[in-house]
Amino acid sequence: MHSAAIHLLRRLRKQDEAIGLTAARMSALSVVVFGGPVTIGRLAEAEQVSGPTITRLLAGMERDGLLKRARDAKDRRVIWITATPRGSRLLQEGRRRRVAALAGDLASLEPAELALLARAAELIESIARGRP
Amino acid sequence: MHSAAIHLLRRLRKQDEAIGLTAARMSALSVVVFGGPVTIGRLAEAEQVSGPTITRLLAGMERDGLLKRARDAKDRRVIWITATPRGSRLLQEGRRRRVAALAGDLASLEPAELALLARAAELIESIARGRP
DNA sequence: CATTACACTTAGCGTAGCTAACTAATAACT
DNA sequence: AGTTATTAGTTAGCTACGCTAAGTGTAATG
Repeated sequence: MHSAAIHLLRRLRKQDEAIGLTAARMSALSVVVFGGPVTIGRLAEAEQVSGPTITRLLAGMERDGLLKRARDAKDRRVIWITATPRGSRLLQEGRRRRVAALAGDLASLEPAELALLARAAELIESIARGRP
Repeated sequence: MHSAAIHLLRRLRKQDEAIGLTAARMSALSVVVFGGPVTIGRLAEAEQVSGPTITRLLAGMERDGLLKRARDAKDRRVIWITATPRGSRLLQEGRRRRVAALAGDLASLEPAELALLARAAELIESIARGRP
């Protein structure tokens, strides 16, 4: 499973880079886009990454206009992250490209196999989070 | 699936580092240990990585005594990589630690779910290789 | 022989992960 | 009120892993 995960990511990396989205950015961006506004700390948790790492990631993405910050009005220590339209669009574009890249491969799968993969992704996700 | 792969790797990274094996090293080492002696070029292919990347990886692992090189007698351009006893032992130890780390999580899965994950790993692996 | 092809290495760059140490704002305790 | 502790994020500095371009040495080929 571990080996499969590594090899899958190495393959997808090439597609991501074509539009300037690395794997780490793609993952973080999807949390912001689909999970609504998030604080930086929560995002680090969701991504299972240290504070400094998420800071650098966000800095680059903000510089590239993918998201923006907003201080919380009540607690001025916290910062809320939201995706810009450009960020949302780029994420969708990235997903589209992946699908296109894998389309030929996935087309050769049977519906039952696709369902199996979807179910496996959920299981893996829950394992990665420590199955609370 | 992509997101799940990233999160799984980030979680396992911590276990690997506890014994000084990164994900990339673990993956390459397993090819060498289970796939017998391999040439450097074949290893780069198996790992879907560029030449320089595999060279640097091997350099570090050789320095740490995990594997050794041997020039081919007939074609002196090629180098055969084999794992040292220490390398083999460390890989096994790494796998053991992973299992231990996930044991609690996996224990809560049903046999059918485990089978599903095993099947999914095969599918993902074949997709990552481009389903020839 | 000279050239071309092949296997691997070196050099140099960018991204992503970390810990330790810092700033700034809020909360908590005399 | 005034000090102290806690919390949110950032800065500094390190390691590892991915790449391309260019270099070295060996083998194959005209």
